Amino acid sequence: MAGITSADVARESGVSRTTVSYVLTGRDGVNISEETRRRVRETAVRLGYAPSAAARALRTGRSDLVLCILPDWPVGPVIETLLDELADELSGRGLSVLVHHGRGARSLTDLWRTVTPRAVIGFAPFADHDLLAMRQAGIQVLGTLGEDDQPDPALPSESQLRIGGLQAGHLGRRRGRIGYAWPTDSRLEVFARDRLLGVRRACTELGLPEPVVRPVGLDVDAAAVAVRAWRGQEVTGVAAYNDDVALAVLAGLRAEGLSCPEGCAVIGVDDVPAARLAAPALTTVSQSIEVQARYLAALVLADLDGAEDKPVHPGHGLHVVERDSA
Amino acid sequence: MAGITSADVARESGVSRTTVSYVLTGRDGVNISEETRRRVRETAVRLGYAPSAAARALRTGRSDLVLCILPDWPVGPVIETLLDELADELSGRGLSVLVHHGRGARSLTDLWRTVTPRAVIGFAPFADHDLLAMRQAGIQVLGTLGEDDQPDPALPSESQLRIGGLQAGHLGRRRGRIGYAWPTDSRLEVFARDRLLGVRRACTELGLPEPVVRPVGLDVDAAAVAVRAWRGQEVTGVAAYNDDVALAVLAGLRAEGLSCPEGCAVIGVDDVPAARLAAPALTTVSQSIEVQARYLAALVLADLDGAEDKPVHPGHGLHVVERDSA
DNA sequence: CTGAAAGCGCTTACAG
DNA sequence: CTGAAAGCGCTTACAG
Repeated sequence: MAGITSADVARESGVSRTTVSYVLTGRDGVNISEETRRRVRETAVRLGYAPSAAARALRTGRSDLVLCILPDWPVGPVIETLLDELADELSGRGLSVLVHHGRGARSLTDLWRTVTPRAVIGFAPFADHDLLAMRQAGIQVLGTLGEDDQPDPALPSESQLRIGGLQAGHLGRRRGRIGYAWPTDSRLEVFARDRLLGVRRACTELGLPEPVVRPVGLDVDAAAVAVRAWRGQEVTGVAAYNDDVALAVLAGLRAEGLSCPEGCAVIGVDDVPAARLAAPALTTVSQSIEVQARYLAALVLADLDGAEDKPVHPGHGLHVVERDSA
Repeated sequence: MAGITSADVARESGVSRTTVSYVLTGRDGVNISEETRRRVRETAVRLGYAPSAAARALRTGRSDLVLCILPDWPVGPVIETLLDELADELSGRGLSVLVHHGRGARSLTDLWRTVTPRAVIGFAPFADHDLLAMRQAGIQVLGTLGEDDQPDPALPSESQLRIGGLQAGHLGRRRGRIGYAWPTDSRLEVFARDRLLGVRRACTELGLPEPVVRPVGLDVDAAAVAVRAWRGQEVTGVAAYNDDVALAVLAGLRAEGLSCPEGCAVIGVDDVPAARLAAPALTTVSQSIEVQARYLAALVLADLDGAEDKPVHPGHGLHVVERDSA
């Protein structure tokens, strides 16, 4: 045990634990001489005192942790960047971001009870009872799915729809039939469904035929199979679930000797680093992450400060990054 | 507050809190009738009781959390997979993995004091005082840099050297001059240094000339500049810091109209999903993540069980994945 | 301006 | 076989 407690600091600086606590937690209401404050702080530093957060959490029922719950699926560089930015924004206010990779049998309930976080940010929808329990425990619960803190999971997500819509809109300028490259990882289905729905709706609006959906695994052979199928149905442009899938489609196109974008255009989602380096450079839908991160941080901090007004939602921040593939 | 405490469970099932604790923490020494155990457990479930880990941590000085400290740099899909696997392995034993993205001003000391984890796994070296303090607090501290729990940061890492060695060895079969594609993100320098050193040593051993080092940013133009320089010095193969950089080199090659591997071979590190989809498919050094994850999990669990013998290190698990680019 | 005391919810010797 | 009690380290009314 490091074993330095507030009692040690108190004894060493000749004051009571009360005073130590007041000085160190920075309570303004109490009048403590500047001299005493200085001495206490100096002693704390000298002894290497760090308050036991377990005790503090037990006492106050709250910690300085923000818990991010990642879903079961591979998150990729976009979410990773978002987490980094978020940690950056919040650390300035003494909050630490902790990330839980959603896999593993342990229940969410166990986890948040263990961590007693100040806020929980979900990257996939929570079960109703978890949501309720956390709210009851005074934990701020946020979602990252866009418009609402915790949208109805049965309803399609507005941002996901819009992603699909942007893809189809961009491809639709060529007026041909659109293909959809569906991810083979079943954990992505919930998002793929909404994105595809967005594509569908845009096709209808634009007077284009129904999109041709094909599963595309992340290897050349699987992609080549899909490409052959699309070719047979005169598809002129493919919207891919994300950039990884789009890269596979590009590889499939090459394997089948089809040019891109002339033979078949391709558009992805995410703008991962590899996108601009692909052959041809991948056109994609990007989700300005910094804005989203700042918004999330602002939500957490607003609650922390007991602010009246919530920060204004910055919008989806979605836009097409036009390169060579579409 | 959810507010269900062990006292509630005790009252509701007509026993003392002691008994509740014994039953729920599964102490074998004490004789409690099967009937009582059953009733306590059933009541706990019915009330939705989850023990306050803050209290438990305060009392025992220990939690069921394993804290992973990521470094300041972008970790990428390999580490992400490692974390997922690790969480999987450990969750079976009631341990939760929490990841801290190393950015942010908050000190590591604050963090581990807050979380009181059972073990801390560092993905970059710890400062000496942090290491000492954690060990003193009875926290198991592990590194992921390979051979040693916490190797001397001044010494080159054995695995990093070996990565470079494998790259050079593979490229060296063509007997030409080797180029090294150095990452522009300065946070990666500590690893890049050791990998390059591995390349250097292998070149010397193989009787090849000194490698030609060039920084390569993650865009076509930056890569093209490097490619022109290499071409001027008759480089026949390039070892890239990782797959992302290798993808950039590939793009630079295309931009300069050089064929690959004929004009110039390229080898990366990591085997990210995009590697097999590149044009040409990227040859790379892979680090068999599952093995590494299982080993880490085994280390944590061995300590948990107070096992005498440490699990056997599985070796670096490094190997060249040969595709078309080298 | 400062201190004595209660209590957060648990675990665990200890006493029946 | 089970319970009363102490104590982990903190914060915070409350009393001087």
